[in-house]
Amino acid sequence: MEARAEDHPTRQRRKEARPQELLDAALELFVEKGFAATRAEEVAQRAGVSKGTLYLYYPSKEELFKAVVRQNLGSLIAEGKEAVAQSQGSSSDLLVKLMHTWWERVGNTPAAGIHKVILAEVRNFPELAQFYADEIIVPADELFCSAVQRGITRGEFRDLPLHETAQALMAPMIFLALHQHSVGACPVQGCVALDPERMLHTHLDLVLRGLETRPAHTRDTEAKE
Amino acid sequence: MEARAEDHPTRQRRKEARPQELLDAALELFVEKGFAATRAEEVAQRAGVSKGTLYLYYPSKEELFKAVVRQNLGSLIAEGKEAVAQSQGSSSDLLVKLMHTWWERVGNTPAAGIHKVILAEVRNFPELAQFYADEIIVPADELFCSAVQRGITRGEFRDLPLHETAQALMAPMIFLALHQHSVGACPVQGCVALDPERMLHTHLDLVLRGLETRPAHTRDTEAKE
Amino acid sequence: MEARAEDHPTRQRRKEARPQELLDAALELFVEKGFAATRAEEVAQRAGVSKGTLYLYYPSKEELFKAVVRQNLGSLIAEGKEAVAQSQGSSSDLLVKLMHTWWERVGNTPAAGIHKVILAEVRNFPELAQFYADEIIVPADELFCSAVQRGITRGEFRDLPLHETAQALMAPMIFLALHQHSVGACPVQGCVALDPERMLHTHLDLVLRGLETRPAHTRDTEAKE
Amino acid sequence: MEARAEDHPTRQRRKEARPQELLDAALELFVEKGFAATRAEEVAQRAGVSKGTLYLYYPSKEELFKAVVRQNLGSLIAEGKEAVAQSQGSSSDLLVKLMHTWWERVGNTPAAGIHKVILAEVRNFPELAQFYADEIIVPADELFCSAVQRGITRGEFRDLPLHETAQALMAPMIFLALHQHSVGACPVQGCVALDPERMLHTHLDLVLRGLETRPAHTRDTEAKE
DNA sequence: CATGAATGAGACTTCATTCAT
DNA sequence: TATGAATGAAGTCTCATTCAT
Repeated sequence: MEARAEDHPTRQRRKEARPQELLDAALELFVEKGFAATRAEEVAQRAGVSKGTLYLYYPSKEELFKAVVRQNLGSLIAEGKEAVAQSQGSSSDLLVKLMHTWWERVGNTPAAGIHKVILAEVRNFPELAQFYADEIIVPADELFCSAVQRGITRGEFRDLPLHETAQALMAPMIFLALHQHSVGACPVQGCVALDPERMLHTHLDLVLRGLETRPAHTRDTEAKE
Repeated sequence: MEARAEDHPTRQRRKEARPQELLDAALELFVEKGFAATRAEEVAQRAGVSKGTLYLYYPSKEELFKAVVRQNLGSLIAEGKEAVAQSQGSSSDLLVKLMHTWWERVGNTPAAGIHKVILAEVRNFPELAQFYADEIIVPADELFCSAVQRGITRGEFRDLPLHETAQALMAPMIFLALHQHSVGACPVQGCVALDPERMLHTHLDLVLRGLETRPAHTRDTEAKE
Repeated sequence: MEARAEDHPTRQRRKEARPQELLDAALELFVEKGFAATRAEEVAQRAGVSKGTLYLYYPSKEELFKAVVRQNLGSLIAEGKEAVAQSQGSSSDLLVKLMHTWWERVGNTPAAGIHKVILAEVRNFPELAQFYADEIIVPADELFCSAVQRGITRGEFRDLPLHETAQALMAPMIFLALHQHSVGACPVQGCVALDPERMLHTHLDLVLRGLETRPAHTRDTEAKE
Repeated sequence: MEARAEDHPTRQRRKEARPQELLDAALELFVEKGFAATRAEEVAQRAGVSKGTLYLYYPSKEELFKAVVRQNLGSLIAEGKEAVAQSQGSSSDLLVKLMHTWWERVGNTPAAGIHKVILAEVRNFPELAQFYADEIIVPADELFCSAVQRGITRGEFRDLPLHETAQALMAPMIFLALHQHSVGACPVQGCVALDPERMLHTHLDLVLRGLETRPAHTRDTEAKE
């Protein structure tokens, strides 16, 4: 009835958008309630279609779930690798940049919730485990390991075990992202609300100082913000 | 007329053991499959009783879940506070001790899995959110904040924001626990298996060095191992 | 765009008919077995649908029961009030008319059985008690009281207490209805079968003569039959 | 610990009383909640014994129910017949006496509730139908028919059909008794509370005047109270 | 006899999925 | 394609009944 892209009638345009609308609705609901507690009809409603239509695009709730996971976890890492390859400055600055980017692009968006759902459901969907390992864990590990390795190679960082250091770097961020879609989304009394920016800043402050070979310099991890 | 655990007749002895048997079975299954996907009858079976018996001890699946949470997470913090109060050595050693203790007593036991379940289900159980905040998040935060504060007060640690530092200290451990009951429990190919002990060691190495005012000394966080 | 009962496609026509079909089936079964002993699936079967379909129309067995009550007992009284308002003849004739009408419209139909069910179950359904009082007891009382009052005012009836007289008038009819859906529906040997018409006739004969100020005249309460 | 009959210890004495205590408890509960909604354990509790004990005395809830019915409905009529046989006064006085007696002995006691339960459940317990007919309906009918017949024979009453007249006489009383264990036991707003004594009085006033051949004399049906 | 822990059939209800329209 | 009425498998929970103590 209004804006129509390339003279398609509204319904036509929406038809093409359906799969994405369904995936978006499903993501929201799976994150909010979990897989089992999300009803297929609710997903359809939120996407503005009927129950039957959902099954026109996805043969089962399970497949819908997998599609949501695949869509939201695919290729978020590639860009990061590019950043490592092109980086010119200090390795600390590189890590700061990587982590801020991840936070802006994933941690601080609704998509972060997908990590919560995966965490909760992988064991019920064995196929997803391999997918998650291949698409997320391994690339993310490689990315951070390469950045740490760069620092070590250039003599900026101490010679620490790579994988464990990478984990130690990422864990607080991922944990924060999980938390925000879990207890952080509940109205609880008297609980210290986490401030993501401050946490990220403190974490980097702590951990980079721990990494660096040259003791303490004044850092400003939030210079650009 | 009271405690005679040994000479009780069978029926009676079982009755006293039932709640624990049920809680154990429920913990296993909730961690493995999540709350919603765990069937009450399955819990009963694993505990070696019938469906009806479960309901003799817990009035609903939800109450069973809460009981599991309370049993596994209630009051593991108290001891930590004691440790802080009685500590005599350096604050770094205190943190090392706290974190190793947590790992031994929680992280490395089946109870760690309950954190995964809570993370996943808390939004469907508003009461649990408050319980979790009151019983776990706040006390744990207080515990670690007090240890960090001790270090700052004694001039051992830099003057960093308390809550954020506490988060940064705990997050990798909890993340590790979550991981081990999630993807870590699935048979995936080509994925770096995390070695908890090494991770913990590296994390402490990094973060304590980041915390301390006196730059880098050789630490041995794993003295006892 | 609206009422086209004839040319609707099958699905749609059924959908409109379902509630009534379910209510009819439910009435039969509730009257036959009582509320608690009637299984939801049985109702569905008798209505020719599956268990799930019942719950598409009524959210619980209890709500189905209430719907049955409301459908069968709601607003059968209004017409009676009209009859009182418009009556021109003697008050005795008015009472005769009221009672015959009730018998034809309620007592002699399956709906009469609902009184049995209410009688039996009302203490388990506190909300129903109020509904039954508001919708049935009070209006029926008012109706009969107004008819008796008319007779007294016009000097046709003795000056008897209104409510008690109304009760005395209605009780045998309702009792008869209860009986017919209870023992009266069982195959018993040697039990006097009640003939509703004769009972009604005799009851009116007795009670009207008792009511009237002018002693005994020959009455014909069954003129039309 | 106190009054002991014939030097039996308390437990012994109670043992003998058990069946009666169970029947009493069962009667109360069946009347209050109906057969299906009454739990066996509740009956046992109210009788002060354990669930298992109930089954020592009655092999099933169904048999318990039948026993309750049989116990409470057996031979309440015999005395009435005696009264008819020995009566010397007017037949109206006889009817007044019969009905007051029934009201005092049955209608106004908890036992009246059994009629409600029977009414509700006979169709689910076919064996009870015959029992009820034999023990209650037929004897009661005979009793009242004989009293009415006496009046007709002695020229006191009009020559009305016996069975129907008997029904018309009893119905309001039984209805009242049923009502008091049903809606009458619920806390409803704005509903005319029935006063049994006034109702009984009015009913008799109406119906005896309707019965009698000699028109209206001043009656005092409550002389003795 | 008495107990009450245990059982498991069975009832209510939900919801993923199908399919006639 | 899109719909939403219909289905029925499956899950939670209850409670009559049993039986070891």
